[in-house]
Amino acid sequence: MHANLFLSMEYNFSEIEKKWQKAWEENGVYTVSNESDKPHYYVLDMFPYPSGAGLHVGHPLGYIASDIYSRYKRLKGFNVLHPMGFDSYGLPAEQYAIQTGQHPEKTTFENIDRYISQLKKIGFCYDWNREVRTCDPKFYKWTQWAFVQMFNSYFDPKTQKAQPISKLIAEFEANDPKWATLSEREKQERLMNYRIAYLADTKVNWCPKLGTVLANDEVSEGLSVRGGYPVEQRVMRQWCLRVSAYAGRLLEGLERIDWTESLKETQRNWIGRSEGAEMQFAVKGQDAPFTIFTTRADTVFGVTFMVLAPESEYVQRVVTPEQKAEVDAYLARCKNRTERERIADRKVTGVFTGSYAINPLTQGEIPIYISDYVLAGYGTGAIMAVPAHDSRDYAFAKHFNLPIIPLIEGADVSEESFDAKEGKMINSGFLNGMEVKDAIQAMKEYITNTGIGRVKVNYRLRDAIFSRQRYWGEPFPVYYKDGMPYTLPEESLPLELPEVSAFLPTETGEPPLGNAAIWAWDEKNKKVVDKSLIDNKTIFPLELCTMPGFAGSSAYYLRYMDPHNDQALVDKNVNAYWRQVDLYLGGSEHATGHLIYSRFWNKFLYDLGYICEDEPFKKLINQGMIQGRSNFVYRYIGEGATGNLYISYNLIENPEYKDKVQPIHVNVNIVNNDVLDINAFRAWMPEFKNAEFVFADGTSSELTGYTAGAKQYICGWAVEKMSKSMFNVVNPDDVIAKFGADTLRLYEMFLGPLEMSKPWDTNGIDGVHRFLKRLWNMYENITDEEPTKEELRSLHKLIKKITWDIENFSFNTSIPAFMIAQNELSALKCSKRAILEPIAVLLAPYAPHIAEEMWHRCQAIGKKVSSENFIDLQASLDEVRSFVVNAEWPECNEAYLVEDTQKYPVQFNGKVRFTLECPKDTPKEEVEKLVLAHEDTSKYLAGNTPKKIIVVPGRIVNIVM
RNA sequence: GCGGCAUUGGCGGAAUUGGUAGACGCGCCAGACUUAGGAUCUGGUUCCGAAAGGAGUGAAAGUUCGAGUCUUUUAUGCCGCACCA
Repeated sequence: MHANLFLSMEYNFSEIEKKWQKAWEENGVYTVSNESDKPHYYVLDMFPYPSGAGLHVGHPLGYIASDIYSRYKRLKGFNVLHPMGFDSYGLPAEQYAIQTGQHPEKTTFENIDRYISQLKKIGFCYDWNREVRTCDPKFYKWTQWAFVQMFNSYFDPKTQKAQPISKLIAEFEANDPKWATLSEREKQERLMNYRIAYLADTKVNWCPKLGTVLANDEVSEGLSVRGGYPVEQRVMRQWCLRVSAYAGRLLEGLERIDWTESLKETQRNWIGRSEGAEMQFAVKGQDAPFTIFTTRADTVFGVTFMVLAPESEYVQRVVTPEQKAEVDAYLARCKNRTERERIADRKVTGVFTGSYAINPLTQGEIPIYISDYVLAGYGTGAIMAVPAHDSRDYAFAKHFNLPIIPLIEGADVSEESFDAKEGKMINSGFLNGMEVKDAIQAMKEYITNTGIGRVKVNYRLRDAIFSRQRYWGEPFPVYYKDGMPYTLPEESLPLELPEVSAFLPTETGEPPLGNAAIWAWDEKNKKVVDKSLIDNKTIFPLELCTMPGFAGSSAYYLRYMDPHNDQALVDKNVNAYWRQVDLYLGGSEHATGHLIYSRFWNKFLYDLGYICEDEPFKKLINQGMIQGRSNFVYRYIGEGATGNLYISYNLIENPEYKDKVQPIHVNVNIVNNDVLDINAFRAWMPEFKNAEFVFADGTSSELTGYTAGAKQYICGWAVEKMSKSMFNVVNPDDVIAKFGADTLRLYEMFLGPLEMSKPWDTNGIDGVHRFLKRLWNMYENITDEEPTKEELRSLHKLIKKITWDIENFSFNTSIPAFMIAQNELSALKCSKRAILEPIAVLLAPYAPHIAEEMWHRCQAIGKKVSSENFIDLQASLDEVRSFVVNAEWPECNEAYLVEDTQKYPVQFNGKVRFTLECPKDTPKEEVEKLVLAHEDTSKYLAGNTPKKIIVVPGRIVNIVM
């Protein structure tokens, strides 16, 4: 007996899905070529970190949307690149390794395998030949390569471009006589100030007990979140990337990309451009002035004190011997606080340095203070304080009893500062009478002309710290000679992650790579050798830090274009074909991290001429989060409670139970339509084994001796994050087993608009599953009859709708459109190939498996294959060697949509009273006459004469009385 | 504090250029079939009202013949940023 496809009309989704997934794979249907006459289109999903928990039903949302779009583009005749890979370096695997001793690679690969099998079941059109993993040496070779390029480059402010560092060296040699006199080390130190990847001393949260650096959100109130150990601020030499150099271009580039306004705004805020002025303030009794940055140059006449950041290099210069002890005490206090704590604590603190600055305009002497409300990392780390017009300065002035001089007419500064940039200037010398806006401009000109300062643009964006004291990341291709870093030659890449005896920091506090025995660089033989051989002559120590998570994800989209190329990150011609990602889909949580870093990385590679586009992601869409929908049972905790009795949700407001129940999360997988599966609940956990219930009807299981049956226990519910601890995680594998991948795909889209966050509620899934079944039934006896006008109208309405929906990423509205078409056509008892075949193509992006099956049924009819022949699966495949995947998207013929008549809703004073049907293209005047002649019109006019009759052709009639 | 997004039946949501608010689905109600069912099919389902009719898209105001949609104010929720000079 052959595998019987077409005789049984039951919708056997698991057979259908398995069959076509296999057929697609065997025929390489999703393999994408870099050479094609077709127009190119690149659809990318943000690649996942393969966590140990596997995919839940929220993860594939964006993947399904991008898959629909990819399949649509393909049907429209594009060569579509749609790859998938794994962001596979990261902390969870390392943490797990520390706990269990298992190598992170092992667990990572296991997790990836699980992800792949889960993803494959959903039927995505990924070209798996192009899969990348960031932890694969073949991949991270190019991460390391990019780092070396950054090390060997500097940012030229004149051209606003990265340039080879050799150019800078040549410039030094030509123009700076001192250069030649410098030692090799001194030269290297000087170059370090320019390199795009550079070493710098940075402040980090150091936890001595854990022997590691912690991120800000891993620290709470001076203690590590994990373990609760003390955390101190420590200066460490770390690799940094000069992202800030690109601030201007990163900001400007936003104008040219099609991202949501909210995302662009987030990036603008993050980059934080502010236009202001740098000004010199002389210090009384000293030669050297110091420089401050201000956006309110117009307020110089109101400066009553100066403030330095505690870390400012000016501090030691201006502190007087009398004040030294007090200043040192204050600095010590600041040092032990994390940046976050300083921000969180809004108490005014500060200390007087003992010195005075001279106001360059009034020549008045003003005291210089130190306070941690001024940040070292922004501007120059020093400010002029104008308490009348800045709330932070105001608070400080009040606290230390410093004068407050109002500079704007009518501004009341007795209670708070006047921060708005509006009004007329007073107390401001030559600025008096000007509007603030003009005063800022006038002052900028003044300071430029007099040379006491200059106009300056400042950015908030900081350089990225690029070192991590971790094991599971890309090693830096760097070794140290005389304390200075040198990069490995390009041909020696990748520098592979070594084996270590332990994944923890060493006893001396070195990063985990300090545990590697074979971790030294033999410069002569260009290979990694045993650490014991280090002689600092030809064999040198290698860098012990690894790169952070964003390293591997910053250019992966380029690698997909040419994933097996071992000569280049991406071949120039290949890059010139695909150019950039046309559509990028992912979560908004990456708005400031990944999406800034990869734009930076891309611009850098663009500057060096390796790639042809300045921006990586042309269009970007954020999919919303899928939230969980939790269920609760209510344990009775009132008088006489046994801790064993659960009250049905509909009763908990009754006086006897009100405030006497405790909600407990219950596994959503043993709840159906909010009705608890009693037996499953009793079996779920030992503590519920003897659970008794008060059911929805008020009867109690104790009394009835109930075990399972018709009585219902109703659960409460709430929308919460989808997480294990809430017992509301739904696994796509389970959904697929029960309903099939096509139903899952459809339902995910049906839930709501792509960009919105929305709760997952498995309850509604029956609806779309039923729809697929009904549609499926229409493909039983397909005929070649001529379709009727009505059938064609249904079809073309659908074509128009689905096309519009996909072009506008409105996937949720497509499912109802399919349902409506199915309803209409099944009412017409339509079984015609001319209708059903295009519908299969329309459905293919959304539900590819069932669509493929439907399409082949139609094809078989068309080819007049005898029924004996196409009963056999393989025979039918051999016979019809094409797939719906490669079909052609149907065109909407507007002619079919034209109706003969026009229905006009007729409003009286804006309220619809009846509808009038008249022939299409009835002239306005005629419609008006028809309405007035209508039998009901006089009733609604109620004796009034119409003041005005509005007829919008093809739309509506409104009679104003 | 700043910025962004949202708010429509019992629930998810639809309404694409301002033109019949509540499509479609879930749930619920009634019926049919089947003697259990969480199967299938048919009809109903915004609210108030027996009906006629009235009210209605978080709230208030405005523009308009006409507002869920545009404008202003405001409330609530979610997300992001935050002593940025």
